[in-house]
Amino acid sequence: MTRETKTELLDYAENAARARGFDGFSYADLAEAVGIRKASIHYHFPTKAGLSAALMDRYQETMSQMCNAIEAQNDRAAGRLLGLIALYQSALNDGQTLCLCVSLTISHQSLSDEVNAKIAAFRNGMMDWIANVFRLAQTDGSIVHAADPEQEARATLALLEGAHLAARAAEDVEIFDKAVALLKARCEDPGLA
Amino acid sequence: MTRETKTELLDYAENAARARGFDGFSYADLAEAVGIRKASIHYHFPTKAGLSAALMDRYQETMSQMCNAIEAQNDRAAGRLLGLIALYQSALNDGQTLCLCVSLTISHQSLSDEVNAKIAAFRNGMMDWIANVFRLAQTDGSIVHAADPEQEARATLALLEGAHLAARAAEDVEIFDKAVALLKARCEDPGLA
DNA sequence: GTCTATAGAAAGATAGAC
DNA sequence: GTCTATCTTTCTATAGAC
Repeated sequence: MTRETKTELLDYAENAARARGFDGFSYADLAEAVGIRKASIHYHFPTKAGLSAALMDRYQETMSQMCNAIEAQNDRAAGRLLGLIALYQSALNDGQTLCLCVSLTISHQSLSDEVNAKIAAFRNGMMDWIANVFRLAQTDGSIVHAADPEQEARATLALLEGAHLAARAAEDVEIFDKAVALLKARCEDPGLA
Repeated sequence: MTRETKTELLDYAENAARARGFDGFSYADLAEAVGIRKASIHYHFPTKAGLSAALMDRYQETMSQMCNAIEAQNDRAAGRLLGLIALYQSALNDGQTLCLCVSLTISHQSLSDEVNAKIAAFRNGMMDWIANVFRLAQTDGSIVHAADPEQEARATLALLEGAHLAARAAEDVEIFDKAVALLKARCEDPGLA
């Protein structure tokens, strides 16, 4: 049952970090949510810094799997980009939670170098993935006005994270949809045109 | 001299909030930075919630004036958009500080309704301003592929804030420049073409 | 306006029993 | 693995002297 407690702790901690920031939740909050005493949490995660590292590791892996699934389900660049946009939209949880990476970036100065490196690696991984989508677009022509893949990737990731912030501030997913509307419009996938 | 102490407090608090988040600095930090005892800060700002409101008020006004100056110095839409991009770039302070609005959004759940309203108002004001730029672009043709002004405005603001995050995470302004490169490229202002 | 002194709560963390 | 008990530090905030 240890595994399960640890997973519950990670689940709650991730949600809390994404909803309120890394300084916005405490071991006391976790303890109450999971139903054990706060001292017991230190058995699973001796320090909060260690917890943040575990959080990023799991988040990185989950998102990576999601991206793989999107690739497997979509042959064309437009479909893949739309899939990524949908993934970020669902990560908003109705405007209540940000991408973990966005949330932790605010606490950059108080996080360990190790965790900051994980955050940087996450963004780099996402950028590589998006850049590949735009490389494919240059071949299949499914995204209009597709420019330099690396520049498109950096702009796309920034747009997605910025749209997250705007939607979180308004507690309204629709704000996200509006912010990414033009990007989605480029994915109309003329296909047989 | 009261005014000056109060201003010093606001200056340090703004920088701290933008660098480390609203939960990332304390009255003790401010006291040390400004050179008074932390109890004295409560004379100027009885509560930290009140301080956050004052911070947003001043930030809103400053940014508003900056935007007015950009308008006054640029007749064409492309010039105004480039001016705004430059404003956000300089707000990064070499990758050390975010837009206050971005930083506070993370603490959304623990902020007062009043402050959250100010944050929302700030974003709405920026969006209106950007939408006007794109409306002008429809007339003067200085921004290429200019689509619906409101959609462009929402996307532009999200891109700028997202680019801030990426640059902050890397502590490198150049990351900001790369993320907004495609947007800037749309402002080449063919002018007499 | 700024100080000393202090309250009261909450934070992350540890020791040792079970 | 989880508990009770406790430590130490830090936090926002207040009272009252100067």
